[in-house]
Amino acid sequence: MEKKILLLGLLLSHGMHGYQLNEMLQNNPATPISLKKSNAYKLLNDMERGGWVTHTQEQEGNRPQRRVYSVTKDGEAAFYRMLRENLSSHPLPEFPGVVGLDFLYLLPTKEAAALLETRLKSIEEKFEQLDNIDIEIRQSHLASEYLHIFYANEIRWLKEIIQRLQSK
Amino acid sequence: MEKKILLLGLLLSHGMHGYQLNEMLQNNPATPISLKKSNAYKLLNDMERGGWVTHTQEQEGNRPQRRVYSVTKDGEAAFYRMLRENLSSHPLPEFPGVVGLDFLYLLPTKEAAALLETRLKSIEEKFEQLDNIDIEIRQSHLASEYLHIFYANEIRWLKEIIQRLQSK
DNA sequence: GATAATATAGTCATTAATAACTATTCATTA
DNA sequence: TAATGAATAGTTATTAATGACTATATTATC
Repeated sequence: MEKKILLLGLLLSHGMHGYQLNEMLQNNPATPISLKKSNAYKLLNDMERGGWVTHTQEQEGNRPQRRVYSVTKDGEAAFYRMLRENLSSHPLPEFPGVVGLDFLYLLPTKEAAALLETRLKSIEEKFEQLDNIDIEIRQSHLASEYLHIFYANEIRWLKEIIQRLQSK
Repeated sequence: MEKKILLLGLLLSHGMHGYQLNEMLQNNPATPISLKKSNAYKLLNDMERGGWVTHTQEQEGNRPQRRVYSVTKDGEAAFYRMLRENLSSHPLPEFPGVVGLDFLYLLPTKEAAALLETRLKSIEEKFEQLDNIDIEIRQSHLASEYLHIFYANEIRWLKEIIQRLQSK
């Protein structure tokens, strides 16, 4: 459901064609869920069959035709229904990175610390990206504010775990 | 990959049959990723074909036969390989609940605040579950420590957002 | 001793999601 | 001007994941 909310929400702010949608989804470091191009096309198709979106063909210069999608009245109603449900409930987050933590104790302490140091570096890079987003944008954009705080916490916590390991 | 790490990790600590595995996965509030029974069986099958696990048939009383799975040498090696990769990299978390936050501004402020109040209640319940886990277990069990802190932060943040909305 | 609930063990049909692939156009640069 | 890489637009084959379903056995309860 969240993927549909995301697509409809983007389309409501401005009609868009596939490539633009995909750019938004892949290049925006503040996107809170993963949604790949092929799946986006499939969902758009499903929603078109369901009457939530339509498209018109457009052509720019000699480029291949593109479909510019937009949201119908029904789609807008569905969007608001799903938005309310999303906000009032508590969709479970997924933490694939936490799975390994549970088995950390199976490795030599030193090695575990070294592995987490490497992880820390990746997370710090991710944080940089979020930190570079203009603060004005971040504050008017709850997802990016959320993730900014999340990764700051993540870094703090990881450092503590590494310390704990090293002081053994 | 994380799902296989999880299954192998559980099986390494004690050989298990499907039902037990499923119980662990569904009833443990500190499980960091979702993994449903039917998928667990499929993954066990795949891993068996790949030589990572085997099973023996067992029977208790008159109950239907059960397969008790255990990890082979190859499976153990694969587990450690994947564990190292998981720990040293940074698998992206997914936040389906954050999608809606980005479109909060489309709703009347009051309604938005009310919806988030409802969400807050669910999160507080989830936190209670984690908080009730024995502290000794939590401290020797990084996933549950991680989630405990995560939800505490989550509650703090949500309350702040709600306040922000109400003071408008 | 009938009934309901729950523990047990798994399969199967369907849906969701992605990676890999196919094409064309445009901009750059060697 | 030929070659290269990036922008553009989408389809297809495959894999991953789940929900719904089928059965039986045991325990509780009325």
